[in-house]
Amino acid sequence: MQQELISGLTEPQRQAVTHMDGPILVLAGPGSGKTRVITHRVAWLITQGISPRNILAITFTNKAAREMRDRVHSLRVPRGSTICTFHSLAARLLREFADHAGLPADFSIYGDADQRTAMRESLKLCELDAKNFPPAKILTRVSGWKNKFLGPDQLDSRELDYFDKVAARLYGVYQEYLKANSALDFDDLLMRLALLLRDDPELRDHLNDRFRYVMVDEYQDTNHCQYQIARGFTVNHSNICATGDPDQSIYGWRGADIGNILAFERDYPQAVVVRLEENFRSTPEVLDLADQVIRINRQRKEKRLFTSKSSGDPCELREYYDESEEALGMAQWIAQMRKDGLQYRDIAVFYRINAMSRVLEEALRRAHIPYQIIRGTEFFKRREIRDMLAYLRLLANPSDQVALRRIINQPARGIGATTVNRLFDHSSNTGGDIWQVLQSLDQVPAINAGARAKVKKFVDMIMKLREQMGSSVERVMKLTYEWSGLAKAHAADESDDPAANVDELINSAALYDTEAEEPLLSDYLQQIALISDADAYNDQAGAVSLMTLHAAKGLEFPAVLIVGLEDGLIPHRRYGGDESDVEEERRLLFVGMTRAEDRLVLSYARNRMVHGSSQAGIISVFLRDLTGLVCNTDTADDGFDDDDDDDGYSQSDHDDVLAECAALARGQLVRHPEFGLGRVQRISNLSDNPKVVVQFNTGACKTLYLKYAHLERIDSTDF
DNA sequence: GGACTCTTGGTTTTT
DNA sequence: CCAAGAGTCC
Repeated sequence: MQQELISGLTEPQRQAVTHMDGPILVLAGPGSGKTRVITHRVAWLITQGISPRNILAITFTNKAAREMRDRVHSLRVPRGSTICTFHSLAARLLREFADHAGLPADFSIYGDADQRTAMRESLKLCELDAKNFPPAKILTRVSGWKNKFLGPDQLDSRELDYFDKVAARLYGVYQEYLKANSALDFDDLLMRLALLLRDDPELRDHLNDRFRYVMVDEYQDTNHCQYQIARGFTVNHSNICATGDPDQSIYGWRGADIGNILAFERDYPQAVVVRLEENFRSTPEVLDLADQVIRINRQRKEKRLFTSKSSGDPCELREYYDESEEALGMAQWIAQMRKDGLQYRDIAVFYRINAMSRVLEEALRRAHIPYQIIRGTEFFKRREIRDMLAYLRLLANPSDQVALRRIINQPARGIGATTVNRLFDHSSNTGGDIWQVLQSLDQVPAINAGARAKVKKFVDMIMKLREQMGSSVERVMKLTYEWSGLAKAHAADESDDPAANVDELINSAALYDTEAEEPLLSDYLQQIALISDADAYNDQAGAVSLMTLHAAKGLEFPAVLIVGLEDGLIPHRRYGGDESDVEEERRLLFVGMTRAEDRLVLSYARNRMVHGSSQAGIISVFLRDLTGLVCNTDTADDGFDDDDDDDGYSQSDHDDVLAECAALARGQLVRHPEFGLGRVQRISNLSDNPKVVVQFNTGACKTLYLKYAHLERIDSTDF
């Protein structure tokens, strides 16, 4: 068994797997088998007689955790080790030790949308305008403070500018609001656990004793809280194995500190450092190109990536006229990959921002190419799903006002804004819990008899549901759907079938019931709250995968296309323009490129729609002066329908076209045999099969291939 | 009190 | 161009 575990590993991998006590840093390049090292290490420790209960592996996403658990299980060692993310670990421990932390055990977890609602409410309480103080921006500040363990009253107002002073005030109100709701946001989860480890030595010792071997993956992306948590877990034994790659640190913007990994050896002077530099994933061509991109960076530990994989196709760069042609080009490229023998699941397309997925999606649909967009949280943003979850949250945590506000009149049951406000006003005036107010409506004089009856009915319904909470999550959910009236409301809605989505949610609950050791509504909700985009990736689906560069981390595909390599997109335009920010963008591209096993294609468009209007773009600075990149400035021209005119183009007399093109300038008056007089707006794609955009007098604006548009040039002297 | 239209404003990236 | 919030009409 032990032999099996280490046979087939390279020497450095074996070293990392079998190292027993003391700190160890695994500096792992992309595709170097890092995941394998961790899974084998977990299994190895178990074969060395360590109880699985004493092993903790912390991953970056739930998906990574799930995969890792599966792989460890497949190594046929006893189960029971803890493999999860920082956030779910924190949530679990804070529930388990709620009394230590001074928390109710049934707290809600507020994600994105809930945080914004809570901040919006806080703004109202302070009588501030959301326009001057955008909730999202305030929340970013708050997040930064929490990451530094700074509470609202620990901020020195003398050091804050006006905006931050207001933000600091809102921070306090926001925290009060969360507290009244028995809710924690993402940052609270980490901060509370970190503080607990710092301030509760007894509990810290207990946890050090429980988790005697700790592994932290993606250490380069830990923020200060996560760093402190990792330290707190290992103060007594220093059995920490951190793995990561400074070149793949891409979350600086949300507090990740690349310094944590760079300073590991200083924090743990006895640390053994293992370097995994052999790449088992990519061809030399891909690796070489990626290295050309990353080696410009200054804040890094130099690595020599190498591979023994044999030479493959050169990497390719494609230029397109605009984003729809780029999308068309993508579809054609995928078709070509299929002809070359790849499956759809072998192919991935990456982009910098989510907004770019729309055009791509459309092109794939038209070309009948199956695809999956990796946006795990999208499903949970749907109105009907959020409504359902709000009901469940209210069942689990009666103090959850955000949930209550959402569904007290959803579906409409005659409880309007006025009534709701009166109820909440009464609750804040008397300082009582909102749910207590609802249960003793007679105490609220401002509510009239009609409203009272309606609210009473609602409260009774919730109480009846609460009685059912002992049964499976699936059953609670089904009952909620019926009794709340949502099912009835959805049945009438034939437009976008919300009932089907709720069915899907119910299925997920059923799956949870069967998989969880001890199904619990609050635990189910916690899982949902901590779900991430990357979690949606299904490697079994026979579909092309579309995702952001960030979501691509940790994955690999035989063929990869990265689109939108334009200045302003990669690197993304942003205020400041700090040197380190640009380096992070470079790392992001590096991460994307190194996902590719055999084929890597990069593309950019010279025009792109932004806010509904077309803007000119130029190639990314990151791609200038690269060697070994084959440039191909073909636009999409055949294979699929390009909405108008695309027949009969012959490859000959190319030069004539070019000459003709040169004679045309922007603003040139032309005559078209069919459309009449018009003016040239744009000429594109000079190198091959040029196109012109002509604004005709009829009002129509057409994009025409110069080759067969038969435009007649008209000089003003003709008039 | 509730549903609908209109305007506004906003774009990285996410646990 | 799209989503969310706010005003407006019934």
